[in-house]
Amino acid sequence: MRVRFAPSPTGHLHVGNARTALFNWLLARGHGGTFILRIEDTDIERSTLESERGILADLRWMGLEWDEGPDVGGGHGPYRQSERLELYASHARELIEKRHAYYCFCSAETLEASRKLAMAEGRPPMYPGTCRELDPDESARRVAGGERAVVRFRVPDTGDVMFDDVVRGQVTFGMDVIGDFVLVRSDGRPAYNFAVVIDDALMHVTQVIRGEDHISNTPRQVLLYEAMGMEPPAFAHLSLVLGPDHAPLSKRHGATSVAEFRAKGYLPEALVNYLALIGWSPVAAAAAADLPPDDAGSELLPIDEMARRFSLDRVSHSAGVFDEAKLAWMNRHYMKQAAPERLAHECWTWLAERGWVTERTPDAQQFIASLMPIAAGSVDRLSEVADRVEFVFQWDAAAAAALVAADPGGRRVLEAFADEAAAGPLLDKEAFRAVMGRVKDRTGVKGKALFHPVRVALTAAESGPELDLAVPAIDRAAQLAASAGVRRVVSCHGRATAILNS
RNA sequence: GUCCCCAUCGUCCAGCGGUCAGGACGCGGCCCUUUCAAGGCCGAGACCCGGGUUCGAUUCCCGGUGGGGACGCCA
Repeated sequence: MRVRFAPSPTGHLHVGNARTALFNWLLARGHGGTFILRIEDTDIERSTLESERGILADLRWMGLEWDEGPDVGGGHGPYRQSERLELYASHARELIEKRHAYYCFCSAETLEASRKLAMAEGRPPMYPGTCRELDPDESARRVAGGERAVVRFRVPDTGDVMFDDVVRGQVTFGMDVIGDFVLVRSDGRPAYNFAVVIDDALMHVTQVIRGEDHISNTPRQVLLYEAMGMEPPAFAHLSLVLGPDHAPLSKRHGATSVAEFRAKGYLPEALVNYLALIGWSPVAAAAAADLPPDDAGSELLPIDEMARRFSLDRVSHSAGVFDEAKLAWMNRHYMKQAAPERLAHECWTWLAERGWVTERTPDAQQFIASLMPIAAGSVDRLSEVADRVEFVFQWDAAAAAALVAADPGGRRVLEAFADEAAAGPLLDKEAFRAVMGRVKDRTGVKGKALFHPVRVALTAAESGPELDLAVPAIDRAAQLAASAGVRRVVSCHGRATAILNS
């Protein structure tokens, strides 16, 4: 089995394309096949080497290594279409000789006009066939004389083209809706439909897995295979990835590229796992494979396990909406799984942005890693870790106290806390818990509103005389906490959160 | 306009003639909790419409509607 992912380097790797790459990779890895990366850079106006590098980097970040490709080589290269021009030219010559293709001298303006007319008359806007019956020798002379021409494929006049789509079943197109399409542009570069066929054939690709937007190109390609006397590969068309409004996912929906999701702080395994779930169900695949039910029930799967379970006939027919909330949930899961050292590494840039860390010394890395358990698993993304650990680096006790002082509920909690705490020593966790329980009962306040004021008071206790407390309740609670010995256990970088916990 | 594809909770998937239509995310509630989260439990929430076929359709067929894609010297 040989599959390929063939992006054109005209921008960032879109998550929809990343999903296509992933499905190809999963199929290859699950079946001991070969995964090929081919760069479709025949559009010289838009292709850039920078995009190519970005796409390669994004694929590697996702963990999708390829066996053959522009940078790693392979036995069926080159792997950039711009380096295969001679191959296309020779096949084009052959098709012209066999009368499967012909030169067309029509101008872009003429063609545009006929397209418009066809639309207006309710006909499929396709090539009218103007140059179809030109004398081949005459055409050859005109081309030799320097006249600009494209090479068009001669589509049969009647009949149907059909192919068995692995995910959709049999698809049929009537010849009458397929116009004679361009194989070679007037500047000699191959057009998409021609280049893919030559490449897939020469690279011995056995299954072509690509986006649904290519489904109507497929009959043209099948025709080309037939004309060249070659066996077409199996085709599988994946439905598209949509935005929340059911329009194809685009910039106006927010992040769309792998690079953007990476920059937002998503872990690669989360993105990969999530993407696989749009249009594919590991649960059912597992059932089919007779796996233990509890194991089979989870959507959370490492990439290798997905590869093991992946199969094309379980791929959904309908388009899927990209749901960032679910991605975030998965990311949380993988952040909890990740080693603190790795998280520290991944979060570094965000912490550095705030000036909290500079050099990656072993000590600094170890310290940051020690902070990770506080944050990981309670935030959606790596970029949010900084906010989570902010108190370690900057905690304004006075500002916090002022905020609590302004809140009637907070003051009630502190009054109650001061009363209750005065009843006995507050030296251990159990005693503290008991006091907090009574405060909760007395005030009816719970959750964050209950603990935050107390936390502030404890911080005040730690801060000592340099914090001037204008609010009696806070002051009293703080003094009480200090005298009760709480201060002793208010330690570590955890100023507040880890109180009594350390 | 023409052709092609698609259609189960808000979203992603299960279902492949008889199910109390299942799970996950999200949402609501409760519990737990020394913040926020996380976690646990509970709950609300769907078969696009109309015809067939059948003893019986979410499931099969046809039509409609809706959504998407394609009709380039872009891929």
